[in-house]
Amino acid sequence: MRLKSSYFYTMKENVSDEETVSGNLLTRSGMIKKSSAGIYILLPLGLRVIRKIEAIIKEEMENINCTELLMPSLLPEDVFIKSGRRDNFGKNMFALKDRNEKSYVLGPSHEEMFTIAANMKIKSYKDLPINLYQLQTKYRDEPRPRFGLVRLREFIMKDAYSFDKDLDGLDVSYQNMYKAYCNIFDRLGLNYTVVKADTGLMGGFLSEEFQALTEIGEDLLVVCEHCKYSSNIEIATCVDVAVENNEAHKEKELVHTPNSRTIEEVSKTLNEEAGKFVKTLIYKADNSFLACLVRGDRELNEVKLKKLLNIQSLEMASKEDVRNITGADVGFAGPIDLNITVVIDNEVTHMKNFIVGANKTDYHYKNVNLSDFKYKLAADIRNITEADPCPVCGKNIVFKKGIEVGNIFKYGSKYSESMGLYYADSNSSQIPVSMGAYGIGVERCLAAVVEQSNDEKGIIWPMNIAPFKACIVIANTSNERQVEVAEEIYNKLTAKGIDVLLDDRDERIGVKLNDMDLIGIPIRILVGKNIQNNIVELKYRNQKDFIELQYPNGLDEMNF
RNA sequence: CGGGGCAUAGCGCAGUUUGGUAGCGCGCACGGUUCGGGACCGUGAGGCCGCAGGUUCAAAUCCUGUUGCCCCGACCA
Repeated sequence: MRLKSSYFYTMKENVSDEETVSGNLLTRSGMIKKSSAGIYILLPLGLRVIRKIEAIIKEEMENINCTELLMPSLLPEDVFIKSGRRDNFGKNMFALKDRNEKSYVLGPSHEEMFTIAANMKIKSYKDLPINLYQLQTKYRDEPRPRFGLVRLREFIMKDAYSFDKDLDGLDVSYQNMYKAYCNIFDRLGLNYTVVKADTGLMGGFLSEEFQALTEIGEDLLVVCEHCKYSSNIEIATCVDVAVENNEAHKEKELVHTPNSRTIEEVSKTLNEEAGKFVKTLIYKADNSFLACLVRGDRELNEVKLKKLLNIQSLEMASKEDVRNITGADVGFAGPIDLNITVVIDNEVTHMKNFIVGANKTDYHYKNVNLSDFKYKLAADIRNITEADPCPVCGKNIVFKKGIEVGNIFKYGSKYSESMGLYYADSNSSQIPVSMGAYGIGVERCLAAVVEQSNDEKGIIWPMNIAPFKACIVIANTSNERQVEVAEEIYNKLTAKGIDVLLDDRDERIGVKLNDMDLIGIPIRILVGKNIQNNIVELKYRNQKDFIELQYPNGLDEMNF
């Protein structure tokens, strides 16, 4: 591509509606442009990167015999009603009606559609296994799109689905996909880790996430560097061992704690550490209320709670509900004489003489013990902390932040049963197909790469996905010899099939070099003054110094 | 959905407190001087001050409503 006659622009300053490094660099380098919240234009340069990522994905999919097809974006709402997911997605689905008032949605995910497609082919065990995928635009009306290309409302997803006879078959497909995913993210040049995760909205019984490690990551990952345990915090298990505690059992005592609603406030009022408190969180779980107890300085883990009690919808109770249930203002709830279901965190069972709300405005109880109230069960319902031991080996864990760039699921028969995808085995029995699903967020990969690979000058693309592998900069376009040589190099490399950019703009050299640094082209060939001595200058974006190359021989020997 | 912030030229911002007819830098156009790391001088184009109402002789500025964008949170008990 010749820059002079192409769509290309850069910006010197950061834009105000992007907060992240990647959002800003991609915007400033003219690769993307925000259209509305969570929706972007992919400009020519940005699209080239997207296409390269897609090409890598396609190769790796073909390598494991996964076949591409393309689903529509506009889907009849009925299929989601049939699978039972219409309500799960709720407001996250963009919904619309056609002229005849028939309801459609913009596909947020395509399990149902792939199940329908699979049903056309799969009749017998002889038709299995089968793997299908697509690269297609997904629509999700996220409550809060953010972080540039990280959380989008319209985005390209590679979604693949495996269809097997049984769980053993599924396991083979799953492992193949796992390896393909590692290949893909390796080739993209991402620094990532794989963690166990909640199956969430998609359902099923196993999910692992490929997490690109960056500070702007929205997911908190729990990693043990001793035994390789790694998990999304949402399902990281807390192991609470009873600690030696010789404290004498004391009698509970009502204490006055005016205007002390939060743990922070009460701990100040009573001059006690947060760890001495047990907080009581009132939830509305489906259609009943629930009180959950965790230590004052801990966070409740809603994913664990939902799983534990098989809850569909879980939200904090309203102020009014809390008042009705506890008889006190928000901030003074406690488990004593509370007549709703009480669930306590395992850790609380090891505590003695702790402090809880008194269900009376401006009062707490201190020296409370388990025998002072009733509870339905004790379980692991809190978030793990960095001070907790690894649940597998007991050693130290660390937290990391990640962007979820890929996710793989074992569904089993969840969708095949709801969508009626059965095959005949050798006895002609109808057996539900075992399914797996495998997603990659294409724009997210791009954002994650930029987050991980940049400097004060701009983006540093890995060779595999750079919009161009090399750029040729003409130092002075009014020098005929420089132009001539640059053209020769450009034509030669182009003829070899190498993506190369020719900066033939009539700009000062500084402008051109800075632009090339900003857009992050890995290899730069500068044709300038030294061409008098048949020398061109070669510089790698990720290195500091340039190399003098003899022209033309030095270039001909280079590998791109 | 709750809280906060912002909206003025393509981009970044000032002007709003105290109402008087719009400004700076970058970018863009033209001319000149420059020309190996974002040049300099001069001239110039470009804005319904997010949108809709209202107050006023007069509104970017005050009032009401609305939309969009960003951030924080989705909690605290």
